[in-house]
Amino acid sequence: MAATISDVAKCAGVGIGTVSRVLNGGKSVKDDKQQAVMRAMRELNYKPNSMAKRLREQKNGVIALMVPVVNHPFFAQFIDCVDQEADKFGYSTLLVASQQHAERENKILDRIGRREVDGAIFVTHHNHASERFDSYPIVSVDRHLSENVPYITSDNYEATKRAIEYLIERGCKKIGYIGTKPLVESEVLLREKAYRDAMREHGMTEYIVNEVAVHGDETKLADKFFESFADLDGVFASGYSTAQCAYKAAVQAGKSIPENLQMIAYDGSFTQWSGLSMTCVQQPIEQMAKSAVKILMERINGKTVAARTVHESSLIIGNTTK
Amino acid sequence: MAATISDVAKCAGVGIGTVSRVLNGGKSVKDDKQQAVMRAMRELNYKPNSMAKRLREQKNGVIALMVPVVNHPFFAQFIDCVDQEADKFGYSTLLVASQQHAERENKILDRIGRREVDGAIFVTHHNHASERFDSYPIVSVDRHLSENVPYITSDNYEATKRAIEYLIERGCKKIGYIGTKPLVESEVLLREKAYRDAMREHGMTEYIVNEVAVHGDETKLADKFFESFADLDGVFASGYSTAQCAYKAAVQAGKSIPENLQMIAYDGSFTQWSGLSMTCVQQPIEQMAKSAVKILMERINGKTVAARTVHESSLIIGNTTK
DNA sequence: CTGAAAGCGCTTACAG
DNA sequence: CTGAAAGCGCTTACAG
Repeated sequence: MAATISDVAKCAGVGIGTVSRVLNGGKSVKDDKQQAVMRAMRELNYKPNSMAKRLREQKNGVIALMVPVVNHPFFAQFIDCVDQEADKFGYSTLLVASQQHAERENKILDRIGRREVDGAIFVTHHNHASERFDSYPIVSVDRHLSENVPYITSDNYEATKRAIEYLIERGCKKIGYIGTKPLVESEVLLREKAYRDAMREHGMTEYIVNEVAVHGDETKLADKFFESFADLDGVFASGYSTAQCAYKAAVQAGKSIPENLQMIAYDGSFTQWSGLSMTCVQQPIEQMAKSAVKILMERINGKTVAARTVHESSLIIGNTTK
Repeated sequence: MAATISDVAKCAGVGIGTVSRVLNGGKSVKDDKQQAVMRAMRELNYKPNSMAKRLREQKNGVIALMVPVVNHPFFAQFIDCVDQEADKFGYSTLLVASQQHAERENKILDRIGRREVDGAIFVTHHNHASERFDSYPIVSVDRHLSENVPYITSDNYEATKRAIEYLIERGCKKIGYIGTKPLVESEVLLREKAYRDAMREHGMTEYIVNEVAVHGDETKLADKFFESFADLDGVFASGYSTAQCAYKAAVQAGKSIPENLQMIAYDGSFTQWSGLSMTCVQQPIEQMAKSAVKILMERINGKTVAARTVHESSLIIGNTTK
């Protein structure tokens, strides 16, 4: 049986209040009592029970982080950053990988309701009734979930625009766009818009394959893309697996990159795990994670926060452009 | 202010015991009271407070999962599997990415001591005083941490042996071994031993570069490897980043793979994220995760468990062997 | 079947 | 400075 605070009090010959005071420091406790308590704690190998502390203080010191999946370059990196950042605030991270199941996403709302966690960061590709979020401290990534849920995102529109402009600078005349449409309204949709705008501004024709994502279908999409538009000299690929499939499909279709075909991928987080060194838009993952945690902390502490926070992506030049 | 169980009891005109009974089901409650309670719960939008429940039941329903880092193909996949498996047992996963810092690893032992989590799965590359583990429900991966800590691993020795034999079958006469030595005693060391044994058994010479891992140094190691042993026709690379660096270095050194040089990598989990399709030993990540969770659950429930559990790896044939 | 009470292990006013 | 007491919100014997 683990020692409790009253065991310590008894052993040290003081009241439990005094033990609590030395435990939490700062409070004034006479030196001799202090010593006695410390000795007793050591002797009994006392560890404060955080279940009791939490109930008393109505606070867990835990946030939930919900992602669709861990085994994905963007999310994996995001998780690392969030965990490190939360730790700085004295919070732990409860991980929930929904594996794209809406039920698992809903369960986490219950968890907040039951006070298992103090707040949550949501990265979701599902729709949820927005009222469900309203009473809880939640921060979202790339998605506007409800009026009351602040969100963090990157400059999808501007970054895509810059990437397309870069392709044009490098001599591309016929640029295609391949992507998988998110199932839900999301900032990611701005990427296609930026492409369209760029094409219009330069008087260039649009070549788009952008369909609703069914995980694993990217290969087929990519094949279709290069069949439909055989003579492209530039490609913008939105998203990591799309980019990878597009790259393979292009090579297989006999294109030589970057000589005949230049390619830029949005989300370069995967290049570190792969052998490829693609020219890509790199999302500011660490900054997004830091903002998400910081803003969540503010929400937990009842402050009002910015509804939308945008961080700037950067264009990394690899060897898939001239 | 959130409604509590006594608010519900009052509103429904019953005792709190009765509310608790309908809450937890199974118990016999007369139908009219049942209805009244349910109505009251809905009316007050009641959510049971899990802090109180946990304190009362002395159980969190949370396990900690400690890994060196999330953003790594093996760990990312392992995390996904553990999380899903824990969920089946009604447990949540508290993630702790130590980022290789011993202090963060120690903090988690404190957490268990303070009863923040009910148990933990440890994937660590640090040494810890083994007594520290003895009082807690802990399961380790690939490491023997203490007499009282069961561990899960894969058949490092046999799988490496099979891989080397395969290289020999495919005609390799001069096979090298490149790896990064773990900082601590670990099952991973068996890979080098298997290589050495295979070489001896076949009367072949050993060509080994296996140094202590400093993250990021793999590139230098790989260059050194191919400088020292220029005319190898087979390579066994232990570990994901080693394999990747070795592959790049080989290509850069003008080798054509698999024509002049065949290569097998231990830990094929990264091939999905990379464009490469390497011949590799694939660790049974999902099974390891399942066993880890299952055994941890048994330990939490006070059962005695096997000290060592081994799962079998498989050799995946890619295009880096003939 | 059901209500009143005890107790999980803390923290924090409240007296002294 | 310090001890005794109340209370955080539950669950579970215990009577009835």
